[in-house]
Amino acid sequence: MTQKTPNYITKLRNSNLRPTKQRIKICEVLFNRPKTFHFTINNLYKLLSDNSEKKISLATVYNTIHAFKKSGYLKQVNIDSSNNYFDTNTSHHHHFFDETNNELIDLNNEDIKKIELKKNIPGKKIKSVEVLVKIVSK
Amino acid sequence: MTQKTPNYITKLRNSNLRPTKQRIKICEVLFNRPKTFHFTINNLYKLLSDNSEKKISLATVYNTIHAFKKSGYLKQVNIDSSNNYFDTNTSHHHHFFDETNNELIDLNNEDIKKIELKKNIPGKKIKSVEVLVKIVSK
DNA sequence: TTTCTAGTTTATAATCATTCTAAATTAGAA
DNA sequence: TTCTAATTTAGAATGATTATAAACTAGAAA
Ligand SMILES: [Mn+2]
Ligand SMILES: [Mn+2]
Ligand SMILES: [Zn+2]
Ligand SMILES: [Zn+2]
Repeated sequence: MTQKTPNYITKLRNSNLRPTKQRIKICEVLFNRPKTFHFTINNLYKLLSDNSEKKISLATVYNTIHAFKKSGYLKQVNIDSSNNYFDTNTSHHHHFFDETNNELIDLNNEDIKKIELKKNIPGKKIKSVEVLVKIVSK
Repeated sequence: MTQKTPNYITKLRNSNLRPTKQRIKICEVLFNRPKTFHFTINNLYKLLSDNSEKKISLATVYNTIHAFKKSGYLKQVNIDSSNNYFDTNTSHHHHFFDETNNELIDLNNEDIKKIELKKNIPGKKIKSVEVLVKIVSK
């Protein structure tokens, strides 16, 4: 939290995003962490409310998250119609989704044997392969 | 289309669902097919409108599809926030999603090597493992 | 430093899929 | 045929997301 802010300013500038107070605050909340962060817009909005005296509007949270996704700082992970997550881990990886507490857990490439498809669709190319493992408490 | 309807009546009765005109018509549209059918509520609603003189209300389509899912006649397949599908293939299988025409294609168990996880989460048990392969036209 | 403008934020409205509500209809047991 | 619970239905409500358009601001240029 000491000399992190300048990095975010550079990072934002590099993506043609003006380093506004709001975007820097959101960067701090999202990226100033030891590990991957999985969140919903609502999660983040509440976190920001707690974390700041001046509130950031919900519209700005949506705008910023979409801008960050577009710039490649976030991935989107759709679990089902009522659970839309974002992920600070932008490398190729898969997920556990714990239905007991609605928590996403990374399943990195080394945690899963390579997916091998024996079927291919003529005229089509593969854009992505994602595995979602749903879990619950025993 | 000749002596199919009685089967649906029995099928519905077996699940404690009264065989109403609407449910039978929906069964015919969904299950009277040579192969798996993937559809959205909207797809189905339009299909039913074309297929019948008397219209079935959207509320009934939702009610019926959820009842059929609950009874195990349908599976739900969530692609992303704007694409919610249902599937008449209720066996365990995976999917291609063709982003070019928003079409789901089955990827049966024999079309993919078994998914082997090297990571497990203590205290949790696996509910499901699903693979989604997104494709586009070359 | 001041001016200027495009980019950004914001409150609020609009959208859209889905669910809810409650009144009318219907299946089917009695 | 009667009766009741199940079902259907139109329309309202909800909730997440996106759009709108006015106010604000970053930062380039003067
Ligand atoms: Mn969300
Ligand atoms: Mn749908
Ligand atoms: Zn992740
Ligand atoms: Zn399928």
